[in-house]
Amino acid sequence: MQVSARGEYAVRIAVTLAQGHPRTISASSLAAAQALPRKFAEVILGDLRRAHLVDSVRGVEGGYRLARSPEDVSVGEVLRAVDGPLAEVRGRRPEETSYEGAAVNLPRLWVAARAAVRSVFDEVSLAQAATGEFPLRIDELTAADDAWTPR
Amino acid sequence: MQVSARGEYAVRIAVTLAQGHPRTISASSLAAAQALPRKFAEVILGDLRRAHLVDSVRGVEGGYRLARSPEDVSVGEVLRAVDGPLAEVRGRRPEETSYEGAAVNLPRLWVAARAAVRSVFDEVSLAQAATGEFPLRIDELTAADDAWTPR
DNA sequence: AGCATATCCTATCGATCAAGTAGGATTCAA
DNA sequence: TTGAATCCTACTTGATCGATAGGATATGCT
Repeated sequence: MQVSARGEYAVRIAVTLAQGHPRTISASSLAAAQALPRKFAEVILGDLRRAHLVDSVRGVEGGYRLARSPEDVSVGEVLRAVDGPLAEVRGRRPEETSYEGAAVNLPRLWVAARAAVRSVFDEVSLAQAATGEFPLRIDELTAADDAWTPR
Repeated sequence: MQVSARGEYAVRIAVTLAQGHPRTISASSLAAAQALPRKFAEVILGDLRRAHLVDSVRGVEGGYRLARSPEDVSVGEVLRAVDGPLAEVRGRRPEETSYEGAAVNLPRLWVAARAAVRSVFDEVSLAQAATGEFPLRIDELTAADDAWTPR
């Protein structure tokens, strides 16, 4: 589950927009607030706009705002807008995989993995991510002591 | 959660080894059984050997076999051996991330996502993947009707 | 009208990595 | 000694990632 720089930046931007909602915020302000390269932030905001996750206003006093209310936009949507699908196996969707021999059962495993990822990113809204009041499921996942240790 | 070609190939190879355990199988046979490029399969088997997941035997009648019994090797170990850590955010481990402002809570989200991925790949053994008798948790994840539909 | 401040569009760039190939050296059993 | 196998080093090719450059276009204010 690699989250790219684009993905990370996009979520940080989106969460900042959520916190300021419904004010519009300029790309420069967003970039400054999260310490990101301004031009790169513009590119990412373009992606979010084309995915209809944010609206933009041009000109002086212009900027970006969430197209929907922060409780209504999931982190998963933001990630999909800038990187593609949440889960892929060798560039294919999990349910499109198919194997012979000992590997025949792997598609079920890939689908399960995707479902697990969705159960986090699609169940957390930008509002929750901004306030830190996550769903119970998330608290349970992070509660296990080894959740915070690398493997 | 992008599984690379290396990752996919590695799991297919590992599952094939699991099915034949404890016989040793040559790289050519493995490649043929799963329709993979032979040379590339060799590279991957080298990774698995260096991670002590498989043992190798040189010479005629040589080949590869699992270093431990198939019930004792998880899919997660195989994936880590060929791609790196199961979850990374902009090239960093989830618990190493840190943000200012509206994004302060994101590390918990990344850790939760990693925990979710682990709960699939680290809880499924090669034996289970080969037989298709997955843990209950996996069946539950794949049971939801929308688990098999793209988003 | 003119200016400052924005978004927005197109193009480019360097570095890195992924996937796969090539060729041969080495090992081992029969 | 021969054949089949692992193993090692190197290379190629293409794509992608992260980022930057420069300017065209829109908007509000004075």
